[in-house]
Amino acid sequence: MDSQDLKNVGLKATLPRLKILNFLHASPVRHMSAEDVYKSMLETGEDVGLATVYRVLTQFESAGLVTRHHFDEGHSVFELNLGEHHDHILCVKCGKVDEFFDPVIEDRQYDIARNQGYTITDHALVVYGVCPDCQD
Amino acid sequence: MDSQDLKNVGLKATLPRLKILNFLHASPVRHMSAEDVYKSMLETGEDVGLATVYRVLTQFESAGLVTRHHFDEGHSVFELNLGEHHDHILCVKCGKVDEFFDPVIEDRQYDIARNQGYTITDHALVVYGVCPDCQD
DNA sequence: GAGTATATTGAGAAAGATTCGCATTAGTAT
DNA sequence: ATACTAATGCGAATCTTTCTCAATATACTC
Repeated sequence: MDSQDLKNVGLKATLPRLKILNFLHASPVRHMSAEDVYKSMLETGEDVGLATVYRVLTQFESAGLVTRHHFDEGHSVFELNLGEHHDHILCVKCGKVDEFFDPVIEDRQYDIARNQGYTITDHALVVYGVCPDCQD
Repeated sequence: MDSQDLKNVGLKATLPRLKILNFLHASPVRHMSAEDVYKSMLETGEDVGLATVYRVLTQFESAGLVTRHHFDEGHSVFELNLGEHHDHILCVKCGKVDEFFDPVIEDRQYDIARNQGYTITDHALVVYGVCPDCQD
């Protein structure tokens, strides 16, 4: 939210980067595509270029400020890194995204990776289902 | 591998569909993009159109013959449904894809979905890491 | 606080992935 | 064999994302 946050992760504190970071913090929707961010910012009166949004989100990802997800859609969605790691459960009807964290699953993943000789670097778990509001 | 397989899932047994299904069965690589399938088939002397490959793979997915995955790449990869469900662990260096199945993780997922009031329909778990061959 | 070197921006072009439209061709049920 | 309908293949169109490059803004030095 302040330019020091950007400098702390090695990014120059430019106006577009500050605007985008602020926008992500202010947004009630936590998972957004680059296009979503771009359009919403224009609607809010913020003037940014689409290419810049893509670039900055990728930089934020490298810097660890956001996480990029590949849900079962044709595009990336980004999420601001606030607290700790979590996985996602999303509704196939309304598209709502909920979050969860399960230490048992986390541990098993490490065990499985180790057993197969892998050094784990990351993982993505998405559960698809019908949310309470969309049942029948 | 035979035209009855296609009819069984409600698809007309056309030559392109048979060729693609045969190709998938014969391929040593189990995870391929539409482009991969298209190019490999051309190299093998099979004559198909790219649009047809996309269409047929999508139909195969609907019919349950293949599964579509969204790994951390910009495109879909398809996998022939042979045996039972499994998850994936893939090497971030060489791109190799291994498979695993863990009943504990499966069960936990169902519990979590239920606890949040979701009716689970599917899930995707991908573990990323460095495979044994790519360790330093 | 101005001057300068350099990184960043924005607009449009370009690339990559996927789908669409439509005339031609091929399955399938008579 | 015939005719009806669905499927193919090509290129055009669409969508997402990246690239190019001239104009501009940031940060560093004095």
